[in-house]
Amino acid sequence: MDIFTTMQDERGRLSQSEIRIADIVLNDFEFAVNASIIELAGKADVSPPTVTRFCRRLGCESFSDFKVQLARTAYVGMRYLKPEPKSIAPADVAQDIITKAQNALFLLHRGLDVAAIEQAANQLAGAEMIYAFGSGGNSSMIASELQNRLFRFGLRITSSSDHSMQLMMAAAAKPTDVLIGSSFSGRNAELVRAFMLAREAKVPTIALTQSGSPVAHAADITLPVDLPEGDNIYRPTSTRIAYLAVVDILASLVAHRIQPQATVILRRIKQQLVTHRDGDDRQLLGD
Amino acid sequence: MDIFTTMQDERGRLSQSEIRIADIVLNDFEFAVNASIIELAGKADVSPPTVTRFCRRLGCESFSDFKVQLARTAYVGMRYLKPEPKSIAPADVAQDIITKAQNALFLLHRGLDVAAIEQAANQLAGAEMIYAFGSGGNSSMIASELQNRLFRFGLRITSSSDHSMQLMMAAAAKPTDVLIGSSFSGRNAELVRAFMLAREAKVPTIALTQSGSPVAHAADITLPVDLPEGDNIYRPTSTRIAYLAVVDILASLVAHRIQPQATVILRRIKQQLVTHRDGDDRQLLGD
DNA sequence: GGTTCCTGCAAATTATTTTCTTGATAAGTT
DNA sequence: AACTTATCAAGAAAATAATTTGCAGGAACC
Repeated sequence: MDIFTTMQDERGRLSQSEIRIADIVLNDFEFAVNASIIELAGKADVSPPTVTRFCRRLGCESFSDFKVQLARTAYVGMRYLKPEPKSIAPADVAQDIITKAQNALFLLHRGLDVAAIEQAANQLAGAEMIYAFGSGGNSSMIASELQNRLFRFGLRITSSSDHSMQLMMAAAAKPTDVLIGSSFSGRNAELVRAFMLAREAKVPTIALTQSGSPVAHAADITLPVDLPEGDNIYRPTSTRIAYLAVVDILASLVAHRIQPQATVILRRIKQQLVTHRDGDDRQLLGD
Repeated sequence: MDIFTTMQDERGRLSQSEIRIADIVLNDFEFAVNASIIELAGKADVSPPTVTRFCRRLGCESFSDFKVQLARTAYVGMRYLKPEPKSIAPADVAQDIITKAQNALFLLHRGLDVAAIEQAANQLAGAEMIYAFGSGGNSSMIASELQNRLFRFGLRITSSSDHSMQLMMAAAAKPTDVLIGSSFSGRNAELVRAFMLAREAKVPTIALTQSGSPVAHAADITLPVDLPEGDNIYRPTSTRIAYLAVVDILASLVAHRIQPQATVILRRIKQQLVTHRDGDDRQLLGD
């Protein structure tokens, strides 16, 4: 687990002096990674030994080990603590977007429910037919993405972003099928309805959504993606990147579960694309 | 600039001993961040002062500064140097995917042509009509994504993944329009043809693709995305995440350029979604 | 042959950790 | 209620370890 989380988790069990140290590190990370133990101790109004003890308590070998741990987690996973005022210079915009995207991945990874995702992969790998649902720009893309990834392994899958179709498909599905749906907000009422229908018919359901949301409650397995989106209404992308990563993990696990079959089919698809293009077979599958 | 790049760039100008140090750091990063200067010097068969000088030459304050810089860049941007043999345990698969995705973003950022992207944003913001093209799973998603993002700002845009449609649209476009196309491989011959057509008609063209590729050559502005995909044919996702980030940057820049108009329209779209859902207006735009 | 640059040694400096001690707080005991 | 004892936090000082500086020898390159 990373040092920031540890610091926040342990905060309650720390002494006064140690809390002062923790706060300085949390608030002025740049200072903390560059400071010597004496400087840090000075700023926190404690003695150097107290800093050493603080580091030990957090599970580090020594003060320098602490700094390394700190620096290691800081490149990502840190900036969300302080939403800095950014300029609109293109380089800053780019930097900001990249950082936020990396953060989203970092947070996703931290909150990932590996057991649930494995269970979901097992179910998908064994499904007779898969229905992937999602609506509204973002989630519909995730649904197509699921189709795009899974059909390549020889699985039978269809995706739909159309509420009426989703309901009809959910009604038509059998207990040997699987229904997987995505909703960034977790409040897509129509998707909830489709899940309900599936549940009545004992069709297993998987949701990619915010945990605790209506959609999450309606599904058998939830793959939670809980990210603070911030309030920048221009940019849903970092969340989407996290969803894509989940799909990627899911697809990889499914692929491992149906290995031989998948490899053969992939090779066939690739062959098709290569001969169709210009023979450079190191190129990506599907442009 | 990050320390790894600096190390690789400077390698030619380093002395024998310094190269030995650099190689050890590059090959056994874990050792390097945890080692003391004496241990590192010992392993490289040099004296501690040489290590200090090495750090200074690389632009660091001191050895510990060097270690911090190292640890900082290491979380991402490092592992692509050693493609470690990964297990298929779900947690490892997840870890691997997340890391690769973060790396892709890191590399993208490093290779980003900010001037080109700004120029592209200016052109898109001023276009009378935008045509977004891309085919084959990955790029077609990028094309829809462009549409999904830009229409919200009140821009006129359509996307197509259909070669014949692309050609007809390119033929119908005017010099006041903009054609933007994506190709992961850079070898989508049909897209090249569409670009050619556009060029004849003096329609500005923008390409998201590998630099130096046929598609790149055919476009007026290239937004290069050059990533080593590795040879895992199962997973195109990390590249796609990089492309999405480019779209995100592009869309953000466009938004800033047409600010007032965009804000009004976004608010309207959001209002629509909120009343349609359940009144929690902190939810994302478009599920 | 001179110059430049690399390099290691030893000394000096600086940083970090250990040890020891004090003081505070809380629980138990008379 | 007052006193003892235990426990723990935290600093001072000492010890240790790590890092840097200054200097000088030596190699390589004009």
